[in-house]
Amino acid sequence: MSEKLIKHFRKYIPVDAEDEAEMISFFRSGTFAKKESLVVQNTKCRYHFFVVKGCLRMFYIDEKGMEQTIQFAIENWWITDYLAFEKQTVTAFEIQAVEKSDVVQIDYGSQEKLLARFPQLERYFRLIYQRAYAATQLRTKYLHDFSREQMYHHFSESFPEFAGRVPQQLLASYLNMTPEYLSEIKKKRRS
Amino acid sequence: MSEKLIKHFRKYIPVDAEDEAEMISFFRSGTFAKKESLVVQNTKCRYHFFVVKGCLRMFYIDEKGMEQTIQFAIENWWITDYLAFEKQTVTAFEIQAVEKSDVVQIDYGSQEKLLARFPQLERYFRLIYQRAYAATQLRTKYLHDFSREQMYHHFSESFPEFAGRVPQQLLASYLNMTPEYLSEIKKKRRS
DNA sequence: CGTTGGCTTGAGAGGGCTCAAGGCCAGTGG
DNA sequence: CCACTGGCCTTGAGCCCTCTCAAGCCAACG
Repeated sequence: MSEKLIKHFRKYIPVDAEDEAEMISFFRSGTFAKKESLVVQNTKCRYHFFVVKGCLRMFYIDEKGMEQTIQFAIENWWITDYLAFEKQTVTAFEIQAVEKSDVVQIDYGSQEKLLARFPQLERYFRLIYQRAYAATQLRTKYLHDFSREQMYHHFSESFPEFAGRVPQQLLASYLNMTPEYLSEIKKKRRS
Repeated sequence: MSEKLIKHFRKYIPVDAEDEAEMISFFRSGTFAKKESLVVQNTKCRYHFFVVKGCLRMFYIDEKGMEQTIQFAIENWWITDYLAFEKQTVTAFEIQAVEKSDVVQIDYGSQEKLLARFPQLERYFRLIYQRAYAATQLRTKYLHDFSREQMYHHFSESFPEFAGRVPQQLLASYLNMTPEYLSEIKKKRRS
């Protein structure tokens, strides 16, 4: 499944065919079952994950014991706790598969070596992070502009297949509202 | 003032002394007065800004005519509307000086040329964006965890000098609350 | 020394939460 | 293939956090 990753590299930078195998050797592929954890809260954050197929989510458990989802990652997205990954410290988050997911992962040391060996990948990651950061700027604007109700409608209209794919509970948590309230919102529109 | 920028580069990557002058030639330095706009809403987003001294803010005007601040940038931070900058399109945001500020700026084309000429800067920006993105992940967690009131206390305890430096109105907008409510929160703690 | 912008106060309203219960599947074991 | 069970979604009542609107106040600035 690493070929999907190389394909993704090529959307942003040129990659020599002869380098492919060596690049891939830095990564490990794996499949995770629904609800399986890739990173456990309060443990060292070793890996950076690229989703080939499926869907991951990042969440934490708050003081009331509730899971708070702060991010999803679907096909062609990278995910990790970047603060903990960069510093190689304990993470405040848990990363779990929402559905059966194919993933390519790399540990911190290997990523550093990969970037030293193939400096053109610095550009790839620079562009990936730039895009991710740009997305959060827009999201921040929405958080100011929209009520929770508008957030839900905006989200489900922007990503209709995705809204149907994840359990409502997780979506509610991602949108920072209770499942009860989400239910109420959906009901309103129905009538 | 560009030497401050080079100094910042050196926190992340090595820079040959002989390259300094050429690097600097890609940038333009400028000083902006309090409330002066660096980028105007609904115009093309040409520049990427590095704050040498002072403080900038990014905001937009909502349908009620209110300014909604979504980001501040102080010394050693980069700022722009990354979505609009990358695509060189019209921006939904305005960037303005909160106080008299010294800024180094670069337009999109020059930045591309700079990165082509000095590919090691890809690493610099990769690290900058990674750090910025990591910060937004943490911020997202706080948005789930904290009430507006807790957000204010957390912010003013984390950045005490900054909280005193910007007008309360802007801080309230950044924390996504009304100035009236911020006032009430502060009063509560006083008593 | 008058105006203006920013901070404060207070009353009333509403968005969104909590808690508790009820209903609807989907998966599991017999 | 059917009954059972557990998870998830829905409903409703009551409440609190935060907003809106409308004054009043204070300090800065011309």
